[in-house]
Amino acid sequence: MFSKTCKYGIKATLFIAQKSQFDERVSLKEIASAIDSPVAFTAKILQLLAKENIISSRKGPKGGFEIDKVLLPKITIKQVVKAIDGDSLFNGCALGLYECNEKAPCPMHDNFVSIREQLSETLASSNLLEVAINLNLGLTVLKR
Amino acid sequence: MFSKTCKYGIKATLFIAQKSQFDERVSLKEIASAIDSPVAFTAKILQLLAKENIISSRKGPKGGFEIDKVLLPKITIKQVVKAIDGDSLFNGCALGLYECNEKAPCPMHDNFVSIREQLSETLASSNLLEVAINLNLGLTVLKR
DNA sequence: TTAATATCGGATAAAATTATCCGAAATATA
DNA sequence: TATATTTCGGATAATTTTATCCGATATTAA
Ligand code: SF4
Ligand code: SF4
Repeated sequence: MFSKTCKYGIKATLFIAQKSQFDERVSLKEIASAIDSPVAFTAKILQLLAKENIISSRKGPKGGFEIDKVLLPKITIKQVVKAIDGDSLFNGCALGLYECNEKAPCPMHDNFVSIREQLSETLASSNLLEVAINLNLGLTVLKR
Repeated sequence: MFSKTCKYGIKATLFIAQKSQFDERVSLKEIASAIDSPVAFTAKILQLLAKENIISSRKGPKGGFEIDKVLLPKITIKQVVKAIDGDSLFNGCALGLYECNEKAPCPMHDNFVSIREQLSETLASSNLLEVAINLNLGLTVLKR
């Protein structure tokens, strides 16, 4: 469903969100350790997310990553997914066919449309604050 | 959603199904040409599908691939997907988290469960005959 | 101003996926 | 039986994805 890169991205974002609730900035090392991901690869992902203005970064001592507390309830999981995996998950024929006849779609078409709408809606209506709060209950879920 | 390999596999299977309706056996070349896929790579996929008893193959002149006409309404798209991509699409946390707390799931959990059930159900209730018949209306869909 | 810290950004490398090549094996038919 | 045809199966190659390395840049604090 989502690429490995995207899953790291989601987990990292959720971890940062958790800390940002309490105005704590976290370093690359802390993040990678918390979500059990390769440090340097995680750095690339965080860089991308920072460029997309989903997280903000700061160099130097006491630096690290954070998310503006005010934005926590405004940033959705869908934004993270789109930033990393693009929106190919939501476009085109799920079966990989071409130029399907809209007037005589295959028996699965309507179901696929509905499934993707649900997925899109689920991701779009889940903000970082809401998800992070619920994950507080069991922090270990981010780690293997 | 599905790997490239899996999409080739689905398209190839549907093309064979279309021909098998009329007891026509098709060759590797015909298939690859019809679905616009790399010949040798398609051969590997067909080999796998044959091993999984989804299609049957025959060597030599007049050889090729076919599907027992009687089985056309019994073979589902889900069987094809599982043969090629396995069932990772249906298992584990969609976000890639670990050991989620079943009693206090994240806000997306129930939605993900529902989405995957729908997907699974859609694929499992679509048989080759039904889909192939509908695709007869616009054969070009298999090709770019 | 200097030194220490932490992300940035470009170059590589490893691993997984996708794609190609070619001889072997099986089959039809002449 | 001999030959042409077609899939099988193993080795190899190209591409994409995932992962690592390291010097440059920015920031903090002494
Ligand atoms: S009708 Fe079926 S094959 Fe065509 S785009 Fe929709 S899902 Fe794909
Ligand atoms: S609760 Fe959320 S995070 Fe946990 S398994 Fe379900 S979807 Fe994944």
